[in-house]
Amino acid sequence: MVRKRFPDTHCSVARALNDVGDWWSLLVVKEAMLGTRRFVDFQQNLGIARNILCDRLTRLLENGVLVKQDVGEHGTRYEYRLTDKGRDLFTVITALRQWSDRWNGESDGPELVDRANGEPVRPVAVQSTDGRTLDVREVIYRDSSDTDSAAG
Amino acid sequence: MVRKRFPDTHCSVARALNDVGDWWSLLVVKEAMLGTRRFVDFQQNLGIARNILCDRLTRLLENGVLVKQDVGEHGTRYEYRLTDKGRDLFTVITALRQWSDRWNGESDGPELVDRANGEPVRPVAVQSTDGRTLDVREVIYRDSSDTDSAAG
DNA sequence: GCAATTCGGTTGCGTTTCGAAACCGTACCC
DNA sequence: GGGTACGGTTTCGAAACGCAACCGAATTGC
Repeated sequence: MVRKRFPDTHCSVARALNDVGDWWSLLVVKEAMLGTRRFVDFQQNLGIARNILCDRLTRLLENGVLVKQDVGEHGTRYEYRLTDKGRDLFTVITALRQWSDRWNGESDGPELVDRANGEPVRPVAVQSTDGRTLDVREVIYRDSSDTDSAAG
Repeated sequence: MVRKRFPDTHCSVARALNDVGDWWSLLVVKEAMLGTRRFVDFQQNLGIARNILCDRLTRLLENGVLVKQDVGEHGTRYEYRLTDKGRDLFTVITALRQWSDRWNGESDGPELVDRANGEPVRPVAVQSTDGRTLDVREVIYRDSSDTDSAAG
């Protein structure tokens, strides 16, 4: 049940979406960042169908975003935990969350604060080497190869 | 053909995915950031089916990510351009692109550089108020309401 | 004036994916 | 042995997807 999507594309964004581009995958990762590790907890907290959850977990394992650990406490127990690659999606998810809050109105969900001092985090932004925040019109997509200019 | 998905959810991430969460939407936005504005150009550059493109463009218009302008040069001509809301997805897309390049290997696609000086942009990151880069384990999802602790 | 072309779609139709609920197998508890 | 919790798998109807053909308006070529 593995999707073909774009098995080999020059576009980094499309390749990222191959890993986490469908509706549920990012939500599973987000849920994992909130501390959820058990199959039933993912299922209940997200309201996802069991078979779909099973498929997504399998694909996230295959893609190296999650790892599965047997914690055989009571009967069959597994934990799904984020890898470094999965934890690195924190930036993407936070950017998405902030974007939604800016343009679709604040949610009444939890607020993201710095554990060290309790202050909210900065808005995620693309920055230049000297720290300026860059708009899309202030950058250039410079071709590093001549083969495919639409690969962006 | 509008998806219901999660019409009203407390989760900001899920609400963001309602707007741009399916496979093609983010790629359409990415393509728009590369300068593409015409229906046929989106279709050819992305390799997307016409009806799917039509549906995605309509939904992106409805969600305020794109605007449609009649530029009646030759026959029926429209341009699809990013709104401020759409341009603000630059951060999300850049974070996704950098994540893919870090973990799935560099693509041979274009490189993102500062127009002002030609230098590559910084890695996108979640930062504290004093500029430290924050990992997911260095933050807390602090409930601002008591109604739904799983809304994250 | 008339055919061909371009653009922006829409329609049909077959395939893939999704989602809800029921079912399965193992391990624990008693 | 019965009951329960967990982690799936199966079944099946509904929705979404992708391809290709078609459509209507305006432009170009002659």
